[in-house]
Amino acid sequence: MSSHDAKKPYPEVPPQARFPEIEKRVLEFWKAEKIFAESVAGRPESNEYVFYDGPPFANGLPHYGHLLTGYVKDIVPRYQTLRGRRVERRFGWDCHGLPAEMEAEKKLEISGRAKIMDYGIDRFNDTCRTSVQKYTQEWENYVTRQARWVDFENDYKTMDVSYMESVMWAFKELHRKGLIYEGYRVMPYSWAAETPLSNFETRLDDSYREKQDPAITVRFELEATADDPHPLGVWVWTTTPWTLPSNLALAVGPEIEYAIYRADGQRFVIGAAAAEKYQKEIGDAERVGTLQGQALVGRSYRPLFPFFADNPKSFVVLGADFVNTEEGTGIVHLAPGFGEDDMSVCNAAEIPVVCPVDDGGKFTEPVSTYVGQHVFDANKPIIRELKERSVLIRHETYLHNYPHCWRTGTPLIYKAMSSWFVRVTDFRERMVELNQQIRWVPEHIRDGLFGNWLEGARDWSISRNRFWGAPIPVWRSDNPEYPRIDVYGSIEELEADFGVRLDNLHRPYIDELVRPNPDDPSGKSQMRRVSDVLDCWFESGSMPFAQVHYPFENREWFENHFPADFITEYLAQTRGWFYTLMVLSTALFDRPPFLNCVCHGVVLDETGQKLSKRLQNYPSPEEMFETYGADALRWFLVASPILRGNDLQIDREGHGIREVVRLVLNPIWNAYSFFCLYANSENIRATFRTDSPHVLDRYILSKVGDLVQAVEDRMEVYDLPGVCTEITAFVDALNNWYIRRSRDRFWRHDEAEETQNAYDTLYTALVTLLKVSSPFLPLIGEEIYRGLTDERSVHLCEWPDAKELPRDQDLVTTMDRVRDVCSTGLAVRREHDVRVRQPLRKLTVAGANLDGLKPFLELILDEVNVKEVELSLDIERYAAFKLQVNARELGKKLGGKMQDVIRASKSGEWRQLDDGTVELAGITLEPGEYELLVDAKEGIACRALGTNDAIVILDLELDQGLEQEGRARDLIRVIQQARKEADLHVSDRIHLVLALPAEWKQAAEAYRETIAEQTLALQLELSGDVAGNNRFVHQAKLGNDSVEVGLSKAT
RNA sequence: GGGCCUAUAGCUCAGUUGGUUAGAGCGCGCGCCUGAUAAGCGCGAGGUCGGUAGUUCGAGUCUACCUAGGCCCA
Repeated sequence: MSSHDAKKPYPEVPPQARFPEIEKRVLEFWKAEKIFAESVAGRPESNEYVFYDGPPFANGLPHYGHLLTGYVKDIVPRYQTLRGRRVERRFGWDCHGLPAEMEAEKKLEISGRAKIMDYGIDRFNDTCRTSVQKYTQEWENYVTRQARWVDFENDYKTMDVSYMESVMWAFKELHRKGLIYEGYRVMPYSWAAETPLSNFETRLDDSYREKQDPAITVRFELEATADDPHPLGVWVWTTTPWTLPSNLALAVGPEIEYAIYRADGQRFVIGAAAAEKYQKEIGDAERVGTLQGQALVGRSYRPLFPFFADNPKSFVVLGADFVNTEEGTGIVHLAPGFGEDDMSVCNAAEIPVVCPVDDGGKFTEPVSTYVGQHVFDANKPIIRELKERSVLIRHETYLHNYPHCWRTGTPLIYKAMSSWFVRVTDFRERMVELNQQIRWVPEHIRDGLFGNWLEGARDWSISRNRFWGAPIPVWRSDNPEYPRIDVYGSIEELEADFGVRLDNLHRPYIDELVRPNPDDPSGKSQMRRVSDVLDCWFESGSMPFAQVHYPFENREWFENHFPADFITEYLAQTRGWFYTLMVLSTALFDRPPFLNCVCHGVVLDETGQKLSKRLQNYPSPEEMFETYGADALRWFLVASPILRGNDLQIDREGHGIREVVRLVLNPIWNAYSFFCLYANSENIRATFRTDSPHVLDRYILSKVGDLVQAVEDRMEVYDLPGVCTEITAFVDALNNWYIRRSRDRFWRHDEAEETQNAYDTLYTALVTLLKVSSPFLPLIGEEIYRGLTDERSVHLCEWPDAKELPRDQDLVTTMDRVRDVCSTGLAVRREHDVRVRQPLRKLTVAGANLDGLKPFLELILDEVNVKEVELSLDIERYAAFKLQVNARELGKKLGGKMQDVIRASKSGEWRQLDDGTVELAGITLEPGEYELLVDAKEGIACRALGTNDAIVILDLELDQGLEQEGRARDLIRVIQQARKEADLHVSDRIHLVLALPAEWKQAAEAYRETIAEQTLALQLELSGDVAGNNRFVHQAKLGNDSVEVGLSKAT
């Protein structure tokens, strides 16, 4: 861009900016000049900061959650870039898995595994590939518009062959380490998606939802024994009636007490503690005995359904520790095909598992009565059948939290399946150890949410019985008589055995690799790939190495870019990406995968509900971009508690975002526009300088230094909201103190050097503010920075050095004191109902440590509207002293006497000695161990400073001159109001006629010139017809008096 | 039932290693404009920090229990 020559003016900056328009211009500039690429390339490769971008599912559009994550993912790298580090930002796309398959099923209008096979896996997968590419452009648009710098050109996709080969390598590596096994396990199963889910997929988002289920109590009949020759029923409670046809055993708690009841010659058993709940059903049955659960263990019973009557070792009562009487009857039915506990107990009893439910959740043979019915639909007829057979004791409904499929929203079932597992339990202690090396924000995640999760980690089911994913690279003999398993870790290994070099590792192509089983002398059996694909979370967890095709390429790169310095996602990824990164990183490399992790919360609507397209309970991001801009949205999100792990509520109209414009963007813009307006009108160019001797300049430069340091400190611990707090505090000091109090310095023509100092300092403060805040306001910051300087981009800058700024802590303290004096003076005015327009004769500050105020008396005078400011040591005239002991110091020394000291200091029972010590409660306090505070006396117009070591006294007595001046100012204000109401331009000249009571008229006469000058009146008449000559008439009350203003525009 | 988080002004949130009188923004009340900014500025009112018990000379801060809400799990 063009550079300013010495006389070139600053931009003409409108006082009101249209931020969205500015933003679009800046975005175009970045694009045209490739600023992002330059910001990366300009930093040395030897000083890298490693950032991993978590791959989003590439389907569906970004929402506020993504935008927030994106802002954080942008701010930290921008900051590190300013600090001189090279931060590469490759964008990643998570392409595989159920989301894409569901989309494809919807598009092709087919559903279920069988239909997909019929349609053809190759065509189906092609559709998946297309569907994940559908949204990439829109993602890119959003990400670009939010001013997030990302390398899209050099992105990675989990479906790339190189990525998939690295995943294959990881699988083989785990297998080599003995960390992979195939098992038959009961797993959460989505019958709608026709696939098992991993234990953490059931824990994402709102997968636990309320579900109403039947809860029934049924009666089983125990077989008679020699010891107990009479029929004995047991009452069993279940919320899954559909599992009863597959019942193979019952379980009791061996230590639990059970009660026996008798009625009509029949006996039944129920947990003693559960009897109360069943009073109605027990009726007037008589309790005839008690027994321990142990006594029931080993007894046989009659199967409720006939389907598996011949199953070996089945239909016996087993003992199990997990049984309790809190819910149900204390007797549990076991269907090992459909419950994890059920299976482990039945396994121990060597009962073979049965699982008569197909992939779609429908009954199969031999459950002939219900074949083809979905298990949930079968609940009702099963209950009906049980009722007809009179074994149903009770039928009720039960509302509980039940896991649902995170993709299809349908309730899951638990079902026994064969699956491949990562033996996470083998190395979870190591994960817990490595986790200690990670800085989590908020801190408690480390040993709380994430740490606890690691400690309870279970083996990870990584196979999915699906189509669109990285295939499990395991080939198995199709004849169990000649068992053999081959695991492959690269395309080359496949080529070596199968003689084919694949350039697409997806199904069905990889399934076509078949070869004779080398271990089969008959040569008939074949090695075939197991049909499953990998859980897509395995792939996202592989991102650190798979994105660069490690270990096939980039070995050195990977060594230098692992672990990451920083990642961020929302809180729930402790069960998702953060976790799978940790698992694979520990198992493969024995290192933590990242060193700093920010967990942010969830964006909710104003009532705390989740954002929902259907409810339209949130403002659309595009609309926010258009109305307030991306920087306002960025600040709104990032300054909020959401980055401390809490939730953030966003209102439908986006008021919070508008507030950011008001409170953050406008003030910064106004400072900029002030600077440009007057620098141009004075024909001044400013330079970066930190050596102005003026006290206000040194004050603000010191504040700038504090700001730089504070932002560094906050960023060091990834406290982004804290940075926002620092910046707003600084902007307030800059605008509402420094500029306001320095105003006349900017147009003093008599002292060129002094004026230049003021401009240079303001320039230096602004430029530094912009550098420091540029990660948080990248677009607006860029516009202003480029307007002020000759440089191309604020994002190519070096971070300012706090040490180069004059850091005068005393001055900052003194200035705070000056502000305190002014505030207190204004507060005294208010207390006594004296308007600021009324000049007062004198303001006195009485107290200690006042010398520092001397250079600021003019300033105080102006700010509080007094004629004179006096500093006085004579405090006792206006205030009493009270003693404040330095508790922090003395507490350690005095211990138990401390309270006596405090009591004495409060009641005033102390005295100061000439040597500077204070005596009270039998103790002597050295100087430094106490402070003397002032307590303003009653009946005087005074008030103590916030620091309590001085008081401000106002002389409220008015003489005629002061009163008249006050009245004159009141009149000016009324006239200005009239001008405004008459809709005059600020530069319009007027003719004025005033109709005033006597006292006001005197004041007006005395200050006639001032009034005329201030209100641009060419003529001022103090008597006459106010309304004459078509004058605009304005009436006002001043105290109890009425005044009338008549004005007309002078031509 | 267990784990984690949260509870501070009407609302949204800060609050450093325990220290006497707990802060900010919004909202509210009052006041201030014509040499940047009314989409602005100043001043003020308003909380005893969810409850109880404890540790301590001293607790918003530490401990235990309880209550309410959120998240996660059983």
